[in-house]
Amino acid sequence: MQESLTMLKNSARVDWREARRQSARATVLAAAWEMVRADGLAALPLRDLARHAGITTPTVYAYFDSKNAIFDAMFGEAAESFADSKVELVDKGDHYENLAADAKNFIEFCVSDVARYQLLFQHSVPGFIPSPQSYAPAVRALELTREQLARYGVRDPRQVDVWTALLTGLVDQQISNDPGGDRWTRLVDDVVRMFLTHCSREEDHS
Amino acid sequence: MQESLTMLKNSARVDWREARRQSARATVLAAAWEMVRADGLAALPLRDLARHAGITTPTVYAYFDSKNAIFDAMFGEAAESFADSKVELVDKGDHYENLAADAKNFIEFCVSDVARYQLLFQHSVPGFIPSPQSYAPAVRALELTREQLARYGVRDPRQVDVWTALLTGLVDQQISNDPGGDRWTRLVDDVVRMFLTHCSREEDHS
DNA sequence: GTCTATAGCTGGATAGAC
DNA sequence: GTCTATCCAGCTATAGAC
Repeated sequence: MQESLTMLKNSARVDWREARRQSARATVLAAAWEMVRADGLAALPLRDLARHAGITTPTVYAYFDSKNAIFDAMFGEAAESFADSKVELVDKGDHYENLAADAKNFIEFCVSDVARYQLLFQHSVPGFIPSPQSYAPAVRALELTREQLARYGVRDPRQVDVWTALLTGLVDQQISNDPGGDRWTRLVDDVVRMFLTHCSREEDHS
Repeated sequence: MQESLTMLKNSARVDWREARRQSARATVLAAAWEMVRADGLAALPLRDLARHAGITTPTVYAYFDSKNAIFDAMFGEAAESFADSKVELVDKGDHYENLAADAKNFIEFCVSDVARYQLLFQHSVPGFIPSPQSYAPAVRALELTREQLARYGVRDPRQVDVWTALLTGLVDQQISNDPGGDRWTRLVDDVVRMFLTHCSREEDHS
């Protein structure tokens, strides 16, 4: 009896501390996202990050083992966001509408946060490799995409790859050559029509 | 008479020295390309570069004003190579063949040297902006591409943008998700057919 | 022009007091 | 857990002898 009460109190205190800890980690990560959004993924010195988060450099190490651990946590958050952006989509009735909505959703996800896109999809932090835990939601989201495409009539793995190439192509050109504009993203309806026509012709041939 | 002879000898000596200088610069640049091809654009410390080129760090500064000047010269070389890769193409008779050849040529140019691709098209060296002189051949090459597409029947600027998005999409997916493989590059014929069909339908509608 | 030596800076990470 | 102070490694760039 006494023992179980002690355990309860201990676990409650542990939970409370753990919550504080998670909250502090989240504060640091929020500051990190602000900085990379403003100045790019490369511009994230721990000193500046700590100052932005209202703490000092050693304190950062109370919450993260290393700088790579920070990138890993950011990758995890980005992957979670990506997965979340997928499940929100609702069936609109026909394949074109569904695919167009999916495409616009993906493009918006990417161009609205270039740093996040580069971290998640372009492996552009030198020497950083995401841990399996952080990578898992990204895999889940890609699997969701595959399933959605299948529901929308796209089942050939080659066509799935064409689809991802189409979308990332629009995104990359937009980001690289017209940042902040819509020169490429506005082509999405054209491109979706092009893709669907192509897929239906391929099906006829098989 | 004496004077003009002196001038001749002086200018000859100047030319000779200038040739030596250009040769030395080329040696450094060749070493730089080797290093970035092996370890990425970020991995180019001047110490290692100098050692690779068989000289010491201060000597590098005898040929280049700064590290950015080295990147600028590399950008210029990459842009020249890109322009050269364009003019080699010959007319094969029909639009599909010509476009497919153009596409394969571009894709091969990109995936055969990822570092060059990233430097030239992805602006991925933090803080580096190419000088107008280095940028000029890149502009020329893009203009060549536009003209070639026009000859092959693609004149709508929107379709030109779709074309560049298609190709960079294949390249980016290939580089990011299957480096060294051909999972996306092998889709090029499919994609060219898709694009051409789409363009001809758009024309019918106008 | 080429070297040795080093300045000057910035970065990640740690020691140790509190 | 949080700080002050500091270490140490790496980088670009320069000074000055030869």
